[in-house]
Amino acid sequence: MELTDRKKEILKLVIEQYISAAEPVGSKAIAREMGVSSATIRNEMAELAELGYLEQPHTSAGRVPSPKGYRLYVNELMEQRALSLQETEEINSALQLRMQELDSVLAKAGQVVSSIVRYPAYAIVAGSGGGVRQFNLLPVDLGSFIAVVMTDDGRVKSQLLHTEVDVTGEDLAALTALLNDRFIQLTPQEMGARLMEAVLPPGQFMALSKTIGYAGDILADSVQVYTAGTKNILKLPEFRDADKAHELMSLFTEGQDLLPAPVNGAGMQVLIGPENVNEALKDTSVVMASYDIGEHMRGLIGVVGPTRMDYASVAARLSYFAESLTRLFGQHSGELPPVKETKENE
Amino acid sequence: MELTDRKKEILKLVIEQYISAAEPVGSKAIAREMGVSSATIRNEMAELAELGYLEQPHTSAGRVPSPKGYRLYVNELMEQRALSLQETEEINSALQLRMQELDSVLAKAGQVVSSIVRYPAYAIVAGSGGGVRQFNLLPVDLGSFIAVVMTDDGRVKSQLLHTEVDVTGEDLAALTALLNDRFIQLTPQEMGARLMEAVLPPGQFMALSKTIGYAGDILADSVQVYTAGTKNILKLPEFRDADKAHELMSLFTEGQDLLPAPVNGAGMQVLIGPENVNEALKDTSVVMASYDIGEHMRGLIGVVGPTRMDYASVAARLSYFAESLTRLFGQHSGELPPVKETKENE
DNA sequence: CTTTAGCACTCGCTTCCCCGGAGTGCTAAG
DNA sequence: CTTAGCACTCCGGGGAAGCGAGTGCTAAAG
Repeated sequence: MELTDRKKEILKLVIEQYISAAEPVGSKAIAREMGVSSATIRNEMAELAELGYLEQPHTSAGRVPSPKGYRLYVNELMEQRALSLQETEEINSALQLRMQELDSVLAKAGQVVSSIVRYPAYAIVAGSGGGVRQFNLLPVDLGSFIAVVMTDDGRVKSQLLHTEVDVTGEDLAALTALLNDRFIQLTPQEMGARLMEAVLPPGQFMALSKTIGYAGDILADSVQVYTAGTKNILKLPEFRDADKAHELMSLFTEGQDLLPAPVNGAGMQVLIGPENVNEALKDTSVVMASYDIGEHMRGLIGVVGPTRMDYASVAARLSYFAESLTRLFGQHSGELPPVKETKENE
Repeated sequence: MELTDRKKEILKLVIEQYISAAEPVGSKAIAREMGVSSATIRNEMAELAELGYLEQPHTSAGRVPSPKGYRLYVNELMEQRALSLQETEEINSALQLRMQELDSVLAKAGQVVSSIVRYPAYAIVAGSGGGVRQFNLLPVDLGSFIAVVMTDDGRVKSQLLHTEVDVTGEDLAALTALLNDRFIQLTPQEMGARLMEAVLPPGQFMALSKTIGYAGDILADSVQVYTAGTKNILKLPEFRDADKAHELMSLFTEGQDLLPAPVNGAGMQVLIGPENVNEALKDTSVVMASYDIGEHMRGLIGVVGPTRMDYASVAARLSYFAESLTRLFGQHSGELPPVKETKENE
């Protein structure tokens, strides 16, 4: 049972007005926009309310959109709101930063999105899992060395490790060869198992074991979450109550793994109020966009706001941003060698 | 002009009561604790107010400590409040984490402190400046390589870099030698200058230049700030006003370099309300402790709270924490070779 | 000279009430 | 189907009143 065009028009106006004013909207305001009398609008609104698209906080206040109403709006009614020149420039220049660590790009991405849309944002990268693609152990002095680990998903990490027993440069070279020969592309558990089988002099064994422990740590945090702009919620009337704000902030700082991720690879997704599984998000909405990082990883960037969030604007900005990121990572990571069979060192 | 012992006792009680209740304290409550009549206390409190140690929000409300009062309290009156067994354990176990990246230890430190004292906390490391101690370039494939940089202050960073021109393993080995010979312990500017002088085949030159750019970036962010627990302020009555909270949070997320650092190497320092230079901190207090990281760096950990913050408790926890950190870094970094003249690779 | 009891006074906070205004639903007429 | 009119509802703001915690002062007691 389709709504008439006029009902949709009214719904759209109500939502947009409510989004910008955060107060129940009355029939008069709509009537003014549409050139009919307020009574007409009242009748229409009463029907929309009966159908579940609008709600009234109490008899004789204006109407407020229901989640169902927002859903219709997001699916059919809203028009992508174009970005201002300034905004596209802001995004572009933010992405100009030298492709440093993947981490920092994503942390930055969260910040930029958040500062543009004025809602808290989060970014998630899910590595393709996988194992280590390449090891290198570098001598520093006899008691310590640098372990460099490159993973299948293209991350490079390094750390200074210490052994209680002396280890020479030759020891490390031998270990590097061993690692690249027998410890490549394994899960941490498998690496642990192979470690047990290894028979080596104590110094080498210790270095090997520390390196593998380190690699395990790296593989373990293949899912990382960056959040930004949480403080923005304090400017929203729906979070005037400090406790509400606190609850949502806790989700951002402590329950990051509870933040929603899109069900499948769908480009852009919107979760409205109660559509959220997470209890703490029941009366907030989330807009998410995903993008590719090279060929083996997928990133997600999401924005959390009140159900009254400006979907049109957020969606437009987010999708532009996600496209830019895909393009950015396409360029650089395209140069990465294919994952398989490309060990050429030692 | 010294205060009498009884006046000090009263001041102490007033402050402690105000700290825990956040409401002006009246003479009756104090009288109950001291076994004299409320009238006596009233007289004493009137004098304390006259001397500037107490203030009254308006005639006929209780008294509230003034910054001057807090100052006296911090300097003379408060007694270090012992940590509960549980708290020491919490701190110890938090520090048990494998000495991964220095960054993560400090980020963690901020979080732990913040969660213990229930105020926002921040951690700063100031590197000793210095330059790069050791370079390593590792082959990945012909178009890309890994640059590993270890700085004088003991940080190890690495990143995948791309060249548009092919670079072989031999090229990289040669460059590594060159770097460790001529680009060690320089400022980014000096490195740039030497790069200009270098005469090399294009592939090598490009790799060299990218590496140096990368090293420059690393040296540039030798001062890092980690913040944690900002949301804790939302639980405090003095930040019920969302705007106040927002302002302070902005300082934490955007104005991190404005956070106070101790004037000299003094172990523990307290800034009370207007003693803060920063406008946004004028009615908050800051407790800071510093600690050594190895022999070449110094770290700072600070807690921000309302002037009514629980100085005794925070100071005790912070100093315990700082001592633990010093001990922790002493152990590990003690094994680092002295900075000078210890290049032994190539 | 200090302490204490007593008392009048101040002042912020809460509660209650009243009222205006915005908005509604309904009815009846165009 | 639209519109004007009207009675009704209910939120929110603005006093007014009362309460209670606390003060300053005075005078008496130790």
